[in-house]
Amino acid sequence: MNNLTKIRIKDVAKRANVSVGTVDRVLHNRGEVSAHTRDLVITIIEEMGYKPNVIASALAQKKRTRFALLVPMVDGINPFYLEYEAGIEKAKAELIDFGTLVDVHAYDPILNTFSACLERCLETAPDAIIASPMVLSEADKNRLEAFGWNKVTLFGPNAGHNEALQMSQDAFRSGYVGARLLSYGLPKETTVLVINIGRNALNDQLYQERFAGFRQYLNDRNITEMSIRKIEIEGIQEGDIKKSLTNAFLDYSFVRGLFVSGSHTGKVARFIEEKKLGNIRVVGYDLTDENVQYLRKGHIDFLLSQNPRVQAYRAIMSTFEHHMLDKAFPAKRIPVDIITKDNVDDFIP
Amino acid sequence: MNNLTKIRIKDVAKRANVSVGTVDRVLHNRGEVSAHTRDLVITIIEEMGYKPNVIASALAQKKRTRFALLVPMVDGINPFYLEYEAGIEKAKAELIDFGTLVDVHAYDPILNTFSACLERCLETAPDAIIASPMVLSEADKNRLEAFGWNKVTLFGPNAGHNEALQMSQDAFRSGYVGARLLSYGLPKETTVLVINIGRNALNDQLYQERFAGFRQYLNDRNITEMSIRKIEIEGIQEGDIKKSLTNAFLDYSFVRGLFVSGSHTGKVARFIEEKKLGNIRVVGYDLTDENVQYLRKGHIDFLLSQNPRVQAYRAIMSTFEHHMLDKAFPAKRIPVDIITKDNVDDFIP
DNA sequence: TAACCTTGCGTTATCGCTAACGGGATTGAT
DNA sequence: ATCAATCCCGTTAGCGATAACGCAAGGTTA
Repeated sequence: MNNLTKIRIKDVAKRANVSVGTVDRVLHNRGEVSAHTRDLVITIIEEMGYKPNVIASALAQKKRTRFALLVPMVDGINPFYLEYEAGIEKAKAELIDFGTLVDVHAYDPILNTFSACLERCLETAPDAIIASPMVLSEADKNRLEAFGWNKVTLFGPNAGHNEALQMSQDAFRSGYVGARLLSYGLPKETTVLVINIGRNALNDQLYQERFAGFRQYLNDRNITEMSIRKIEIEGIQEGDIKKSLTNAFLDYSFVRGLFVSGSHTGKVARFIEEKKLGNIRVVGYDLTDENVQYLRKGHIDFLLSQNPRVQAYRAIMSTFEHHMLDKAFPAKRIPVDIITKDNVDDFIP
Repeated sequence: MNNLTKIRIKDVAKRANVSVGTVDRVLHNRGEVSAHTRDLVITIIEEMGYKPNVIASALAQKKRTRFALLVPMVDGINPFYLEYEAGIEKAKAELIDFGTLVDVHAYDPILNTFSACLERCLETAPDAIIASPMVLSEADKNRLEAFGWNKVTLFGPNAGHNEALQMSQDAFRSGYVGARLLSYGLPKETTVLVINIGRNALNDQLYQERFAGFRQYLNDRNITEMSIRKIEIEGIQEGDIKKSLTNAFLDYSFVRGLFVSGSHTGKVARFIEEKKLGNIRVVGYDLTDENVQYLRKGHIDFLLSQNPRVQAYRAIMSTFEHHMLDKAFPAKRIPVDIITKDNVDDFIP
């Protein structure tokens, strides 16, 4: 049923009446082969359907390759990012035996030390850079350009530069999904409140795109009878949020749907719980502990997730496969996972 | 930042004043080692944090291992199963260089030739069996018992035997999610219709579990005001279905929510489209071409998916990692993916 | 023509681990 | 005491691919 043995480089060499060294030179364009034998070997490789043994290749590799990973890391402030860690460790463990090392460079997303971090990272002359930036300054872009966009992978919520390899979620589309979920559960002629917490330069673009998707859904459906109110809460402290929400609900007591465009959905849910505001649909983002807790309690209806663990893992592995195994970098983006109380267990580690 | 070199078996041997052969014997319990050196080597392995190089190990492996994969295969009848293929091919390609071969044994789920297939498969004396059965007869169970449950992985919608390794979706929970989605979008005091298409011994258990989950959700919420009607459609031909649905809607014209407990959701959606029945919520299963088409058109609101491609891939890879790399078999089940018109692109190949 | 370079290719040590092989030391049987 | 069996353990030839090394043939220069 199956052929028990794969074609080896030795088999190809024999058929072509050359040595394994020559075949290897052809395979890796290492030169020192005449055009004639080159063509001959290529023909035979295709004829025999030779596929390199990646295991043996990895073992024989003399040169280790090093990936530099730039990720935001903050303790406590935004638990979302800590989620990367498990995915990173998994990828590291799988790649170490392939001679590929992953150096983690952490930057502070609050103080926005990305640029400095990038500079330090570049000094180590990595073979590829895999980064989850908040924003890319022009200086950063120039540095990456000089490094070579083809050796740069961007991932995470704020990934975005067309010349680099990309692995991220479509923020616009996630907002679109959010609007569908919210409107699906609400009567017509209703008002929904979009809440943006922790607004600053770092995450503003992300929230804007999500909101744009949200609004687009309503436009596409000609839902003129459903109107949107929007509030921005600058701080992320419990007190700030409570105060802002209290004020908001004085004006918008009639609201039956909330769309929280960031990961602080749980804080809104807590407010709803404390104020005993019943019968309000809530759609938010990300599987933080707090969010999951309120999802379970029933104060959040849906969470949209981009599974950071999977995202980091895939970004690293896809980069590896692209650079080392000549595979195409996947065009697919990270799926918009829809999480409810019932299937949440399937998505947490 | 990172250690460039892993501890090798040679390093352990030197520290323990033994040869690599002895360390290898300890690592694989091949015996012929005195209790004393055994303990010594184990201690040093733990001290140094030695982790075998899986790449080198795979390359050196003399004995190829063979997995037998038993999957249902029908052309055209139930496109669901064809989905396995991509996942299977991906896993095969990744494992071939690890010296692990995957032989695919296809059985006919309609004629239920599983038992015969299993018997043929056992004659090839595989190292492990990975099967997606419809049902397991007692004879099948006895055969697998004799083969060794610890070498058996069951996956797919009808997986189920506690002693085997398991990779499947929780059917009950998916029904629960379905009920939540349906009730979320419907007013109270409404009637939902559960439609079961293609009922037979093969998929009956699956549908029952989904329905049980569906009903449980309503019970948990004390939704006495939402009532359930249920119809069973034996055939899966277009005509059968249309006739049954026409009859059903004579009785249940007031219904605003449909839960289709199997993969033939698209056929129901077509009926709705043709009869121009507006304002009906539809929740169903599986990303068949037909289903996706009607999801896109807006006649299906949600599809619950168990991503067969991923399921087959994971079943094979997890079995490999469990048997070959001594990793724990993942306890997590396949997530219940919630698919809408907007995020469906993220989930199709 | 001698001395040198270039081109094109074969040979081989190496990566870390596996497992077959063989041999020294100890024990038991006769 | 001799021989065989058993127990433990070291040695080593692979697995397939890589890349450094070396060398023959032909070409170039002085």
